[in-house]
Amino acid sequence: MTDPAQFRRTDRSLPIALLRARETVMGPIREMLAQSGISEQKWRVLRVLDERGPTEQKVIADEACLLLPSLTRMMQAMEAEGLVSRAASEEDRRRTIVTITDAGRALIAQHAAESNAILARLETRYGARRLDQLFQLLDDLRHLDLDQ
Amino acid sequence: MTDPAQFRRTDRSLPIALLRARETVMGPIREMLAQSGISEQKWRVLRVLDERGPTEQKVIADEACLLLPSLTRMMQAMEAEGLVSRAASEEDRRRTIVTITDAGRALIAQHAAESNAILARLETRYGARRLDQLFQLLDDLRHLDLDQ
DNA sequence: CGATTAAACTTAACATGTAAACCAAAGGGA
DNA sequence: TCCCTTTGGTTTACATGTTAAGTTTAATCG
Repeated sequence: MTDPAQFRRTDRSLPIALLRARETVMGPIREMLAQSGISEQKWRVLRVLDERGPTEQKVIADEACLLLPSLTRMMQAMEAEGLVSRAASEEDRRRTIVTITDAGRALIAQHAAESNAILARLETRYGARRLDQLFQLLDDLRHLDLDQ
Repeated sequence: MTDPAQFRRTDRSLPIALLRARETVMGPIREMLAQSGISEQKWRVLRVLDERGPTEQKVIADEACLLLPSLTRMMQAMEAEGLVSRAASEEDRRRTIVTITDAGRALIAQHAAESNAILARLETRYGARRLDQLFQLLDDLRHLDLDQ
């Protein structure tokens, strides 16, 4: 076995801890969405579009934490499913503007109550104050640049 | 647009915040491992095996936060690459015991220094105390059950 | 002891993650 | 105006995530 002291505590732990925490939060959400045959990722995209209105794909990718190739595929699928519509931008012909449809909004409305119930349990059991702390710590971590 | 008030603050934010924080930490690690043509997931598996010695796949999956189908494929690839060896357990013929090879240990040793450098920057810039807080908060979150 | 259930994988099928190559439109500088 | 670079998207290829179904071996129950 390699000398255990050669690695720092955070090496293996932090990425795993983030994955596990994510699983706790998203597990119940995924179960809920599975009833509508929609993925966690598509749900994120719909939520972004609902909040922001018509949005170009680059911005959707940033907001929903997706890479453009993944988004491209999902957009094609979601357009076929009637959840969104797409059109080239007039000002900049490179950009594609995506808009949520009524069907997309209906899907969101359909799950709003249960989504809130799940997250209400989170706030109650975890505590609003600790949730604030966690958000702050995660946001600070995000803005680090560890490349050099 | 759907009434923004219909959703709680945490709904869209928390999963994204976890994804982004993960990206900050794993981005540099992924770049490093890409030089050896190894994925973040295989790195996690090697680290688990190096720490624990010969381990059954179920335990590896739990420790490395992977599902068994993913692990099965990776094990077949990693065995072919000569990073691990596998054998059926004597006591329980259902179990497969995986052992890291010298080549696997060599790969770990090869990246130990840079891995530590990246994570030393994390501890320095983020702060050991905040890192402790973050670990604690993530671990508490992990143990919630939001299903009911 | 036999039948049933559970556990540890494995396989298959499809969606998403990821990197690299490509394309067309926009910007910038000589 | 003509490069040249950048940007937003797409495509391709392969790895991994995820669910469901199947297989073999253990454990449990009657």
